[in-house]
Amino acid sequence: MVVQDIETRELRYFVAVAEELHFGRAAERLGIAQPPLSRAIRQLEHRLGVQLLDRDRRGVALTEAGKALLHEAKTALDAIAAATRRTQRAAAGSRSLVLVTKAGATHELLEQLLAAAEAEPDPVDVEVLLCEVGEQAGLLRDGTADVAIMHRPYDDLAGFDTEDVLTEGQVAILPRAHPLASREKLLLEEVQNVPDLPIARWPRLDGTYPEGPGPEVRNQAKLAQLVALGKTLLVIPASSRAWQWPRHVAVPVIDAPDVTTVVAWQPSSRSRTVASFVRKAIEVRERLMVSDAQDS
Amino acid sequence: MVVQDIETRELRYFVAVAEELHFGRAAERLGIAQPPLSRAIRQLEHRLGVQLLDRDRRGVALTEAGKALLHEAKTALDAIAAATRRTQRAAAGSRSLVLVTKAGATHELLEQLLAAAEAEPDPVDVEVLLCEVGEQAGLLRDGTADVAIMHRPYDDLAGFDTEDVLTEGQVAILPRAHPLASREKLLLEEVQNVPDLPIARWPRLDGTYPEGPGPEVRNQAKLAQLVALGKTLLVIPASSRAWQWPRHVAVPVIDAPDVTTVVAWQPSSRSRTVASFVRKAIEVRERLMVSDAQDS
DNA sequence: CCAGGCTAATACCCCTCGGGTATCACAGGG
DNA sequence: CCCTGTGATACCCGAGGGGTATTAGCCTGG
Repeated sequence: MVVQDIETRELRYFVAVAEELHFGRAAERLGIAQPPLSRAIRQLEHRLGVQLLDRDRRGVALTEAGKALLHEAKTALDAIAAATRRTQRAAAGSRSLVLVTKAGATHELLEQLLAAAEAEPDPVDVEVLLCEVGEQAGLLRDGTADVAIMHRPYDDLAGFDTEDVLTEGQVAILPRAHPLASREKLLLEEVQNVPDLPIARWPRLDGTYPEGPGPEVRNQAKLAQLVALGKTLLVIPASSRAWQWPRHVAVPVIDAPDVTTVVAWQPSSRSRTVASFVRKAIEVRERLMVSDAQDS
Repeated sequence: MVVQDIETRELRYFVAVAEELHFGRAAERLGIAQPPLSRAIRQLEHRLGVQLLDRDRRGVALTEAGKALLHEAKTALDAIAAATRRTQRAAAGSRSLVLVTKAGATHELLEQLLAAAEAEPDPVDVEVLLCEVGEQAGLLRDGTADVAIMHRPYDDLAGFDTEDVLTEGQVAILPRAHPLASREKLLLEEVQNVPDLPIARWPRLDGTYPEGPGPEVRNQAKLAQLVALGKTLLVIPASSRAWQWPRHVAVPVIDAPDVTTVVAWQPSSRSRTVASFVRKAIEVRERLMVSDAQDS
């Protein structure tokens, strides 16, 4: 069977249908009419020799193969988007770099990295892109960003090359007046079930929220507000104290897993600019380790 | 600028031209005529707003942006090929797995892995694919294979998830009658410049060979023949002795870098089959480590 | 139990655009 | 100076992608 390549148009169409599970809505989202979409998907199925959708007269469901394709198609489309972005960037010839990080996190470290990049004899122009939690991977994959600052073990680093920059313990952020605020140190267990300060719930990859008493949050700004209002409790890497609020206290949570801040990039990247930025990041790490040693 | 996605057809066309650096030959390779190809590339350049090729009246050269796109396009096309392959595999519903490894390498280890996979209550049907050195990464990326057995530091593991299975020293393979064959151990330096047994040269990624006195080899079979004829000298992981020949001797090269055999897979893989195979591989590693400890 | 409203599939038409042939424009080399 | 080999143009054709109108099932509600 000579399977000629799938066209990206077909992948876009399939992704739309697979995500909407509804031909009409998918067609609307794609800006085309429903019948051509139905036809395109049928053709795709026929070409692959695989049934992708179970069409119940009332709606549509993905088969196992369909689930597989949905996943593969997304990464393929990301790769294509990355191709255009990187090509255009290369054409601009810029010694410039897009760095993506979570809004609000890693303030001091970021400053140091940027300063180091500035200090180069041939300075790299670093554009900083702030995004919601969990979006970094996608932006890196689709070429919007060249490097990301991410956190192990929280972020999904699969498929990226990474370089550790900083490992640190975590602290709980509490209202100054809270009973736990006077403690020297805390345990995870103590922090997890504070009745009046339930831990906030972040959305999963599919957008739904886990069960629990805590408020639902989607970004750091909302979270910061909730913390400031004394509505929730927060366990974050020690260095993120940078966005602390005067009315709150940071108490080390000694058995919380260490968080490692890493710079991540696409392994397929051949950009010299990325390479030199990573080298700078390693220098910053060395510097941090030295000053750590002096502290203790 | 609303840049609609590039179609895979355009990527294929561009890759052909970029690799051939000649519109006529590229068109022939694609099975189309030259004029439509010229037009397609022009459209692509226009759409991206980027000049990809420098057309000299006598031939074609890649611009910087063109080089970038060539690289990106290849990975994107691999991703698309992977999408169809994995979808079809998923549709077949098979608890089967394609494992790719270099012909001739890792004989014993592979046997153990396969035996372990067989021994499962719900056995995984592992299809073994043997390929030339350096091809594994591509086959893994384009979805032909699900897992690969590769060797650090020799193979390019960028972009894959890996699990170490076995670390070992390297030995030199010598004709029994050779002066060095009687030695207890050797140093890299001694091995590197043996006038009558120059080390074989492998092709680089672009297909050219490095300079040197040794014979050019492209695959293990050819190499095996050369070794058997006493034409070249070989430094390989100790366990690869499995393909030793009676007339040859293996002498440890004590300062050669350790070689680690790893199983590698696409981090985007969500296949339960791959996951369970990797788990099996880890079990095999444990077993090997125990028997190592008993040996010493 | 039937009507009405969803859904995806079919039928059919249009016209864009991908591909083919013929030819041109131009640089180098004999 | 002409010939050769290169990519670009001009022009035509037809497949196929997209639109509208309609149909065919299935579920729900009265």
